[in-house]
Amino acid sequence: MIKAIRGTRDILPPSSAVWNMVEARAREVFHSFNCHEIRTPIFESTELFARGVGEETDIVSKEMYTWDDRDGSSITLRPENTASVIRAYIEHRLDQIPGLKKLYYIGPMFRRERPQKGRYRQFAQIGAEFIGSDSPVIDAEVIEMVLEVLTRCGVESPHLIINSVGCKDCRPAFVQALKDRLQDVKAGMCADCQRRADSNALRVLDCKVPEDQNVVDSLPSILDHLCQPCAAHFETVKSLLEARGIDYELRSRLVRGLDYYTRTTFEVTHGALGAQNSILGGGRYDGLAESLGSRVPTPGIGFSIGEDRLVMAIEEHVDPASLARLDVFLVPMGDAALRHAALIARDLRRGGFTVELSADHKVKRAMEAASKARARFALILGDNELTAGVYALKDMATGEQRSLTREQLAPALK
RNA sequence: GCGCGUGUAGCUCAGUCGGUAGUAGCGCCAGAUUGUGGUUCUGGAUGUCGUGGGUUCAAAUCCCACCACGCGCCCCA
Repeated sequence: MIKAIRGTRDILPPSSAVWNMVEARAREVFHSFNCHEIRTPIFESTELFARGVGEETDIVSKEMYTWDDRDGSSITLRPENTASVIRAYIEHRLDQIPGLKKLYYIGPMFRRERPQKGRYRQFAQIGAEFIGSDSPVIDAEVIEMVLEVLTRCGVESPHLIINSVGCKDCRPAFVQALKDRLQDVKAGMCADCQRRADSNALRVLDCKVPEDQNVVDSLPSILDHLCQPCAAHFETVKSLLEARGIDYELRSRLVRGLDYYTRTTFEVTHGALGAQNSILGGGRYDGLAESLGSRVPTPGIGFSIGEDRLVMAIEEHVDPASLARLDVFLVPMGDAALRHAALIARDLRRGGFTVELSADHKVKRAMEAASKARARFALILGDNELTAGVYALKDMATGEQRSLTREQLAPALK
């Protein structure tokens, strides 16, 4: 048997209804913020991600699907979408259009990681980028927008975590201070931390080994090393969130894996998702456009929701089958009734109802099918009904049945 | 990439000490019922025991490798 390749999967009904619901709600929220869709290619020049995401990140160094095209150029399936959006922004000179550019996207991304629950090699992200302003007001707007998506999708108790990782002026000094301190204390830490102390010092802050927590707590905090503009920016972001009544956890140890983040970073976690409890991540990336060739300063901030994980969280408490509604199942008896039923079906479908037409002339079979399909009503068309000009509408939940004329049908189905 | 675990019917699973694969539950099909589903009763179908190799008179069972999935690590959405 040919099977879907490792790390990929089919989204089947009824689960696909949850995906459609999530995407529909997200689009509603985005449009209400005057944020509009951008669709970029799912493969790009490898160089775009190498420069945008960062050569030293795990994503670029070992998790990309990359191959040489026939002309020798290196192509990569996108592992994330922010770099592509910024590339499109620069390529199409969107900086020449007045105002803040607010763009959202929904689509598949690809990373060659070990598959696990909530982690696939093809996964979907719903994200947005607000480009062209470094105002902290925008940070608060973006955070509010993404939380609104979660709320509108019915996600219970999302947990917002925020931090500031500084900028190119103040972060290097902090990293150096952190490394210096780690040289003194790393001997007492776990093996992973000893390795990270040299390779990726910021990651030590993320260590989850219980025995290391005392040491981790004693390490310097990025928040004490922010330059004055970064500190002021972060203070404003926090106060704007508070003014909006948005609860957050300040976690100075929240560091993100992508090189381009500056200043505000954030994450939302949700219980019951296993090790992959992060449902979305985002942050500001004020230097990214310049590193991709923009000649004008182009600050931006964005986020990306892991759609697979969001769907998983929703399915914890929503039965996917409940999202699909079948209003009426037509049960014609005989050829004449079948031909007539097709016209009734057309009427009702045009009226906005979901209608199923039985292909089986045996009433018992058709009624069984209606029941298994979880139809709200069955509409029986037989000789008696056709000659009298009425139809027998049966409520499948109560078993109650009554005779209705064609005009009375649609109102009865409401 | 690393560690641990799991893999038997469409699904959930049982399978003793290695001795012909289960009256198992749910689901599916048919009938009881020629114009009425759900409940009930009766009957029926469905297996490369994940794949390949090894040990053995004999392997779902023991051993090895591989594959897939799960949990965790790394990292991340």
